[in-house]
Amino acid sequence: MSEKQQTALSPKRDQDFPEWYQQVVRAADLAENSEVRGCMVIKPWGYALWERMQGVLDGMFKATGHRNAYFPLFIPLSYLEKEAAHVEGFAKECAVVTHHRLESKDGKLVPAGVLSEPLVVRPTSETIIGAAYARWVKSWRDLPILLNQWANVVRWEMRPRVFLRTAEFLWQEGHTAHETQEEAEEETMKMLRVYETFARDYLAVPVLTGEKSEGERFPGAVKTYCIEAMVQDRKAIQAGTSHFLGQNFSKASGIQYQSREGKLEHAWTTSWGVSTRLIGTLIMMHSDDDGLVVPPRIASTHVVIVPITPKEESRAAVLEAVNHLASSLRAINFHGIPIGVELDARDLGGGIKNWEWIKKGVPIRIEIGPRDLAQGTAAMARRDRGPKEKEFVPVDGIPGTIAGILDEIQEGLLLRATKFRETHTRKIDSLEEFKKFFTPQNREKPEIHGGFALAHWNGSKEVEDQVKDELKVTIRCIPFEDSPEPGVCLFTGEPSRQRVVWAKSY
RNA sequence: CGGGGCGUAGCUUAGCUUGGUAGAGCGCCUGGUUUGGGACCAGGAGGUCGGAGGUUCGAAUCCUCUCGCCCCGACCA
Repeated sequence: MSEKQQTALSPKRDQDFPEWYQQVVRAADLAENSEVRGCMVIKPWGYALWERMQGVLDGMFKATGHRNAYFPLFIPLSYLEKEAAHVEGFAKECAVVTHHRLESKDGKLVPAGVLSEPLVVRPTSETIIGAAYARWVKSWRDLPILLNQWANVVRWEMRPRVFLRTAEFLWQEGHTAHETQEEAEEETMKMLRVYETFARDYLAVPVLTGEKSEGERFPGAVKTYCIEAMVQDRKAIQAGTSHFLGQNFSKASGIQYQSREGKLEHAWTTSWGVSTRLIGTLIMMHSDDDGLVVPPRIASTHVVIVPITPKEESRAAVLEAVNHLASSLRAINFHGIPIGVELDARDLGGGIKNWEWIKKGVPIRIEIGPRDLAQGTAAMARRDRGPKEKEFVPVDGIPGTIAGILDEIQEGLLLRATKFRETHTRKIDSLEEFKKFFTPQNREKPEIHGGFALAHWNGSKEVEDQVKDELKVTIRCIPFEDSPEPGVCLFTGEPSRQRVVWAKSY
């Protein structure tokens, strides 16, 4: 190669963000588009991220009193029809199973055996879980029901993008039923807080929390709350949602109980979920022009050790040293799990291996070679620093300092992400400025622009729709405010209770 | 589903306008020299040019149909 690349990836983030995103996914070997339209193959390195997310979230769900269960993948068509707004919201993106057999015809297999009632591949499970709850609930003593399901769902999206929007994706969906409205609302908020905490403390993703506007509400919900993040192209991404469903679904499904007073009442339900979209969020939040950056607390591999063995005579000694270091690191606990150590003894050049691990986003890379052996040192490099910055440290000291360094990287990522969001969040009080904020200089090939605009709004869906049409900007959330600042709507001049968050979004 | 673009080796692609039976770079394999930051030399494997049909002595190239992908809209976690 005549000229070394400055960065591992091309294009860089600021040149072509969507393409850069694809490149990160590919360079880190996270996933690939499958032969099935809109569906992805999640490869081991990507799935490891999901497994960690599952592990942590599952623990948090259990700690808040939830248990796991599993419901059918297929939902009878008639179930979906039960809740009017729900049908409306999902009808256009359903995969439908209409046959149950294949027959050979002219050497080709053709569907046969028409089902008496078509089955919808679940786009979400409110209706089928609601039907189960209706069977299970008789008395107020049967409540609350606090269940979660880890599953896949299918939504036949028009324009898929790996991890961000795929026809099939993995998620968890919590479904709870309660005796009172207050209790259900409390549950909705509690799980929103779980998501917020998880995003911040594990993914190093700072999120805004708030309520969705009517236009962005989950089909069939009374209220939808969300965690909303700003990724590096300054667009918003909904990273998780928690819905207060009121009695809409319990009425549709017939979840009724006899109350303490002996009266027949409908239960109050909630649902909440996060999906593999979190992986996409993570990628767009932290990765750089050299590839993925995995926050230590969500990493399964925290450290990669690369033995440098230029001479045959010192190879055995180097390998022994790296093995020893690996096992002493694996014995250390980092926020509840053993430190994950990858030992890369493949017969490849050190540079190639290093770049590979950089692209995969491993937080810490350690090299040990013959010279280190003599001096009792190791070369340590961090993923949150430049690819060539390495520090020689005493090998014996590594086990004692590693957790601290991982924590430091984690904090640094969160801090950087938070600052980025703050830099690109603005209070806007004139329509002119609002439009300018969301209009790229270059119409042909829009540069990264905009961000979060905090602006007043009269609360009407019409205004929101109009802004969406004109600028592709929507209300991401109506933030929770202790002391909301009243003002006048930017678009109509009408009174506004508080500022809301506007942005372009994924 | 509307508008635009594109399908050639694992990836990026040249060739197509003017038909003559496919070439490169990267990656991969083997051997050697290397190895403390994306190595070098030599050799090698890999393509029924998305698919079907047509025109022609002859099609990656021209025509028809079809499938798929990408971008822009509408829809969305």
